[in-house]
Amino acid sequence: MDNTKEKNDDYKDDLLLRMGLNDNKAGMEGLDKEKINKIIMEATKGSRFYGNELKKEKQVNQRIKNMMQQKAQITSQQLRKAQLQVDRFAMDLEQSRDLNSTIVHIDMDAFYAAVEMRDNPELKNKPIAVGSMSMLTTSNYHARKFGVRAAMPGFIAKRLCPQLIIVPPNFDKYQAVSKEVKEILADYDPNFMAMSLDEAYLNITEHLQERQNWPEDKRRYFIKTRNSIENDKPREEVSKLSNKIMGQKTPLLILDVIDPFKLPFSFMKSKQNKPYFSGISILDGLMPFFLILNSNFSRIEQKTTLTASAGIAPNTMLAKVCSDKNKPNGQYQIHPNRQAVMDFIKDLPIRKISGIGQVTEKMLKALGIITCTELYQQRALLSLLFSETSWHYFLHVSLGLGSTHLERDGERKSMSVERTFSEISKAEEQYSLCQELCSELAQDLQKKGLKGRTVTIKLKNVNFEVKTRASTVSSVVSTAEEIFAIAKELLRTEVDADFPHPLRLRLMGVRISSFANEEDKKHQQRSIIGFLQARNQALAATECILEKTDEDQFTKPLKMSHESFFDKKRSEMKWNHQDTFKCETVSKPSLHTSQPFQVLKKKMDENLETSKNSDNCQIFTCPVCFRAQESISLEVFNRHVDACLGGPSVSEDHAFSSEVNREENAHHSLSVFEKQDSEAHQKNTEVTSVDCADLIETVGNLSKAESIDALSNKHSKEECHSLPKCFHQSSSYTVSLENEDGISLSRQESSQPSSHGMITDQALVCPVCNLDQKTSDLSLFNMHVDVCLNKGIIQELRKDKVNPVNQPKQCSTSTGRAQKTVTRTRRPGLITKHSRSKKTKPDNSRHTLDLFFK
DNA sequence: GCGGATCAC
DNA sequence: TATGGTGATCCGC
Repeated sequence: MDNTKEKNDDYKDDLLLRMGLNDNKAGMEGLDKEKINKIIMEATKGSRFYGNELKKEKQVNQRIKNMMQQKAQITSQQLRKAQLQVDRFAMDLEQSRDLNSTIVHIDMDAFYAAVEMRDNPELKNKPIAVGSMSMLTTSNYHARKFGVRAAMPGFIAKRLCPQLIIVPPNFDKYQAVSKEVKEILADYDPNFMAMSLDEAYLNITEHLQERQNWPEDKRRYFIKTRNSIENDKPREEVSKLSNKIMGQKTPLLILDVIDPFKLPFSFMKSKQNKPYFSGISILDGLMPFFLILNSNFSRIEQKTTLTASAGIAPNTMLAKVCSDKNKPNGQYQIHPNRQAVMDFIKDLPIRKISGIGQVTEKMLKALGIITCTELYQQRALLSLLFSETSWHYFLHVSLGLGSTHLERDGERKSMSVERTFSEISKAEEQYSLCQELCSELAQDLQKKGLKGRTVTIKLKNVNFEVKTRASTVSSVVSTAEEIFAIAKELLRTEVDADFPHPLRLRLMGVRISSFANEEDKKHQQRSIIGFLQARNQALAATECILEKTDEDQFTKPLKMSHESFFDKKRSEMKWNHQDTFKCETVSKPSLHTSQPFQVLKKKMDENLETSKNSDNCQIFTCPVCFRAQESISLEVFNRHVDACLGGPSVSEDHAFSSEVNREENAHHSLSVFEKQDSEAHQKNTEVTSVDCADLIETVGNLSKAESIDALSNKHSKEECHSLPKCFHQSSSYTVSLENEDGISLSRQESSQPSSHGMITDQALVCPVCNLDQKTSDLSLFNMHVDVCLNKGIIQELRKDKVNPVNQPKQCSTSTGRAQKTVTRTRRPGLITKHSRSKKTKPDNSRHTLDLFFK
């Protein structure tokens, strides 16, 4: 026992020494792993959080159990077949291996904590963490000896290390420092990819090539330190120093930047067997990497007095792993040859790879897979147990393959705000909180000029069980009021579902997604009168964009087989995007009926039934001419609307014949449109006529509610290209129905982006939930109806399931390993887009086994 | 399109 | 006393 302890201490000391943290008596401090775990368990056991963690663990175990059952059913024949298939694929991958890029992953060491220590000397040599008693985002290396880690609650950290100093975060400051670092990185790769405030990928392939032609002078990068300024002999200083360090006459050009105060420290570390500041690499002919990387460090350190670690490898996946290898203030390089890559990968634990997290690790471990070698050995089995996306990814990893170029920022797909708080169970408070979140979100959206169609709320109860509820509306929203109108209903559904028990919440979030793409935005801004000219511009712009697009992107799919999995994923993403683009701007649109309107139609039909039964005369307002239509049935009213739609102009104040049938309407409208079109825009006649015919024909086959929806959708989605001009002249329409019960169905849609603010004096009572909406804003009211209708569907659907309220609920909390930054995330080494090949390729037997993921 | 789950930072 | 916030993706429905 004592022996073991001694050994541990030895090991620990060695570790601390290598970490460069063995200052004074620090090495005697800290805790061993066992003790750390014990303290953590004591602090966490019995908590609601822990309860939920256990529950999640059970679920994962069940998944593993299912997987093992699947595995047991696999025959050796199946396995052989899979082996052949996988090996064919692996061979292709091998042939397309690209070792020509040099990717660097830079990772600042304990960034936030380092910044705080730099700015407050009192914190130096003390265990500190950045965060709060509830949650820490970073700890310094001193604190890590006690087991204090990012993503750990501060109060537990305090138990591990009572003398721990917790500093509240100062993101503005970190941002500023990060900016300084990024300025340096840009010198080496102007297109570097920042992953967060403290992490970035650089592709220095080009830089290295250019650099070879640089004169020695340019490769040196002298910074005047206090010392060198006093002496005014920087070169001499540097020369002396470097000679001292290397113990030999080393050419000065190895040092791009020299900070006399930093180098000795670095050198000492290299003596600890860290291949980091190795003069050896120069002799090995690895000078370029050495040069670049050390200059980066030095420059970063010089400018910010903070240290970074780096990984250098032929692809992002490997570079990322490398940067962690000699942390802190160290670097590691994988030489660009296959053997070096495979040697590195060989014993690498899969958990080290970005994209393989706690759960995947556990599942793979159940299959006896811990290292990358084992991952490769089990490739056939994995192809039978996991989805195509997954096993492709695993295969890439096990071959040491990754992305060889850095993807530029894609478009944002969602934006959200969420907040944790001490329990809130009063519904009123929950609503007002929701409203606040919506306001915040709206502000963020406004800053970025974004509008979206899907609003999602996220709720976490006091037992840490999470659920999300989403609703997609037919047109984009962005204001606080609009978002809240939707979020409120989603929340209401959940509140009602648990009634009379209150929702006991500890977190609430609001997210918006399904953003309008660039084309949508352009068209939203377009005036109705000028829509045809604008269309020409859009087409021209399309051509322009397509021309401007990097030729590479278009040749890529042709040489796809030579790309890595990651590159392929990216290409697919680009091409998917282009497909969409083409589809929405060039090809003929397909007509979909949005959910709200489907239900609206249903409601209308129900009302129709009622009216038929009661045999009462109804008053309908035509959505096109806005005139009240007294009819005995909706059918008559339908004919009116159809006629109206086919008429020359909405604004024209004349009645339409209800006798006109739909076909005639189609022709009528077409001819009118053609006429107007040819008068105003002769060049466009051909195209628009075709589109128009298509539209009218489709509309003719629908009932009126659908017709309106079709038009509405077409209006917004297809940017009005194909609409008869008469329709465009109306900026809004209203559908309203009333029956003898006083149920009114009223709906107004606007083609203008800012329908918000449209005021009515009527009391707006939602036809679905029957509640007075207490708003005179039609736009908000519409939103409410949309959501209410959606809610109806959801509730309808839920009836079929086992009552989820009384069931143990599904849950999930994000307990990510590291929590350093609060920024955009991207994973260069991971799947970036849902696999399209899955859909295009015919299903094969293997896919049936993907079920296990359930 | 929705909801749960996983992952990264 | 006390276990985060933002964004992305995948999978099964």
